[in-house]
Amino acid sequence: MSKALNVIHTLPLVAQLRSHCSSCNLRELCMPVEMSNADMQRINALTQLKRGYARGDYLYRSGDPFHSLYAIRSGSFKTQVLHEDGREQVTGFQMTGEIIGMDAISTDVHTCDAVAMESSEVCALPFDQLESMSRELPSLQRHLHKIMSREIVRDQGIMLLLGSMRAEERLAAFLLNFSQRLAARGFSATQFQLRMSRQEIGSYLGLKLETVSRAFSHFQDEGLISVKVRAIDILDMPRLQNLLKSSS
Amino acid sequence: MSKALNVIHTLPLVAQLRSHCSSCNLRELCMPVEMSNADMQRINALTQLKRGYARGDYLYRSGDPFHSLYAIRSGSFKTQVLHEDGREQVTGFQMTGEIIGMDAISTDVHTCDAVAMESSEVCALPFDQLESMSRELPSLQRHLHKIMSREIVRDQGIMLLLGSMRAEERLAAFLLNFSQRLAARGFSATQFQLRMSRQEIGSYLGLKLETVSRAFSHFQDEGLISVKVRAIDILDMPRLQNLLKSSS
DNA sequence: GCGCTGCTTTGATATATGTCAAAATACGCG
DNA sequence: CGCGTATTTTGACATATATCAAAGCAGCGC
Repeated sequence: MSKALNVIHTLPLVAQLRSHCSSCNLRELCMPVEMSNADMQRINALTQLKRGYARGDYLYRSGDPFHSLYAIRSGSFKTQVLHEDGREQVTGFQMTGEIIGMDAISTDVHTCDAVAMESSEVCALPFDQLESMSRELPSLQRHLHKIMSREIVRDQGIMLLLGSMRAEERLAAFLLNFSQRLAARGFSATQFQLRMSRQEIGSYLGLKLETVSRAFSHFQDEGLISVKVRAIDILDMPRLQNLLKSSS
Repeated sequence: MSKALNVIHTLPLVAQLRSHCSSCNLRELCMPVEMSNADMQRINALTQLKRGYARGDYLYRSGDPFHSLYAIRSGSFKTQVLHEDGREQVTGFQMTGEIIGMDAISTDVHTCDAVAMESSEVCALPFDQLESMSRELPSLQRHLHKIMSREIVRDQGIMLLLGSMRAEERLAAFLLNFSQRLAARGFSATQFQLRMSRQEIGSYLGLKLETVSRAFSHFQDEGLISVKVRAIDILDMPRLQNLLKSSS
């Protein structure tokens, strides 16, 4: 029961994700496989509302009324909470197959912003329909609950990171989590392109951008990774993982 | 839309809580009021499983199999995540009327420990029964979703706190949140007894116990609060709130 | 292809918080 | 009630990270 590793292993929101999501189809995206085709079709009817976003576009903003959850079909988003004084706290980076918007269920108002980090597509899942269908389809109901619970576990992992890890441990956790989620989608676990700035990574990890940059440089000096600005190559995965396990 | 204040305002897990919870009755505890008595009785049937815990007892541990959510009937608990190296991260302090255990839904295994902070009673709510009943009672279903979402929003608030607040801002947020939740339960918002050690507060806030102690002392020197070890008296609520709003 | 503009890196220095240690205080148990 | 143990407070000092500043790069539009 490695708890530090939990930061990594619990983050993928949609574990059952198939590697390719070529159609706007919830079976592909995030739904349980053990479901009849008839039921599946009903669920797919939900997914008609497909929308595209360009880099920097808001999917929703804090204060917006709540109607739908969103399944990310392609691309990626960040979610952030804004202070009144302008400081931002990034609460997550979401990628294809993940579901966002669950914060808004509690008050029927979104409590954070979701911003596209590149050209992206989502399926809007009207929540009242999701609720009424999940009354009839226990496996959908169960899945919905699991997705919400997974978000709670993910958040616990981030609290652990923010509350008790040092800068380089945080960055290692971030990189390993990113790597693992890419691998789950069929991409390389060792070579990838970050879509977020040092500043955004810093906000997510509770660090200043200079600290993030220095930690990247240090990892490179140590031969753990190769960094060319946003192009990352993980050279020594085991040693990177060790940074987390045996934290001083 | 004050975001720093969100840390305070969104934390009470069960906003509809009535001030006194004298019987093991979910209507009192956390359920929506607009429900027929017949339905209410069915829900109450769930709540037969009442159990008592002494200070230090575990309600569940990380790794335990999942059966039930728990409604806290009296007393209070902390939830914590343990690192393999022995460090602990407290993820929350829960009081009467709050529901815990939702982390376990995602994998059917608990991912944190819940420990009683004083003599406490809980009602176990078997989750499969909760699910099947919420298929028949839309208002129960809606309520369950709201409770899970509220936990997600609470966690976002803690991320904000851990990621971008300084030590005294964190302690102010903690005290104000505690005060508000006590007030919602009919207790004094200004005078109360903390049930947790400096070390536990520190773990929750991502600080060392000495830092917590110094922040308490400093607040006292400033005339914001009076501190007699665990007995707190908030003397200047507005100025304490200001610490949060106008963070440097 | 050149120049802007914004992002990233790196250095020098400041500061908040952590660490270590000891004394003071509170608390539980016999 | 008093002793022993755990918690809290406080001090002196160490250090990780933030801050401020400048230079180097990268990407984009013209």
